[in-house]
Amino acid sequence: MKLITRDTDYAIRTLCYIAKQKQKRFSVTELVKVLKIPRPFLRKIFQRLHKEGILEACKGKNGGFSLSLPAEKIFILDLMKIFQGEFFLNECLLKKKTCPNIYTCTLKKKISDIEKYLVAQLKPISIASLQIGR
Amino acid sequence: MKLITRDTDYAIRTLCYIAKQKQKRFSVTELVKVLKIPRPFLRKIFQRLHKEGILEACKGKNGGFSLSLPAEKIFILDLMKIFQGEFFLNECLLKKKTCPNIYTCTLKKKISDIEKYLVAQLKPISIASLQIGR
DNA sequence: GACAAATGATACTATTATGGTATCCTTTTC
DNA sequence: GAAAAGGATACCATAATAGTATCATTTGTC
Repeated sequence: MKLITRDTDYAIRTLCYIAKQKQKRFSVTELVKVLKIPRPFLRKIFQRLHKEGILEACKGKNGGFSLSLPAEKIFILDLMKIFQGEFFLNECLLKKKTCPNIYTCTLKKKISDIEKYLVAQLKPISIASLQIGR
Repeated sequence: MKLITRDTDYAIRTLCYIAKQKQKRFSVTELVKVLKIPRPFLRKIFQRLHKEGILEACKGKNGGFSLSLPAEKIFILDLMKIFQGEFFLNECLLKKKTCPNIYTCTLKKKISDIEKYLVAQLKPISIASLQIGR
């Protein structure tokens, strides 16, 4: 089971890289060389991050992307939300109104608790916080 | 993200049901009627549970399945292992020896910790423990 | 012994999510 | 006006998930 999918992972890595540099604006072409990510895929990811207000975009020659927010305010939970949807471990109640799963509702409760813990753990992690220790 | 897939879920539900009854042996046909699970799918699931030593099987007329173990000793983590493989949240190190993901190793560490917590939480949950409170 | 009702083995199929590619258009700078 | 950027959008490949289908074998009952 993957907690973090490839697109989220690429996003995190790339944003971390940008945050670390002095240079502000980067073209996808530049980033792809350094980070070994398939170019069309990173383009797609960046277009999404732009739409979601995480990145600022400049079109035209010498254009590129820069962070819209300080690295302290970009949280990986937000990135996960963007690429993976709202985070939850439990699918039970979303599908049917009456859960046929009486026997395992104890379990569902447990899973909810785990989910809350997990979100609480992930919540404070920002792009900036991942820089520490390098 | 699903912590528990459909087959694991069906297995849990069915084993809980069996554990609750006085009757010991159940045919798939019987169970399917009560639990509204697609018959061929439950058959597949039960064949697997038999192979894995969770269920005892009797062929022939009036045959069926019964628990090989007391409900206290059937743990959902084992069922998850059977249908979903070994539990982990992190895929990083499994693929390549040198992780290109220097920036996010802090994150990988966090995820490992979460994984440990999660396993610790799930570990004590048995089929018997899910009966409580009914 | 024949038949029915059960599991055993195994192969196939459908749907969805993931991880990408490809193409054409528009904008900007030189 | 050409080159180099992003914008929009549609397409494709693979794998996982969720099931179906079929034939063979076993066993109890008449």
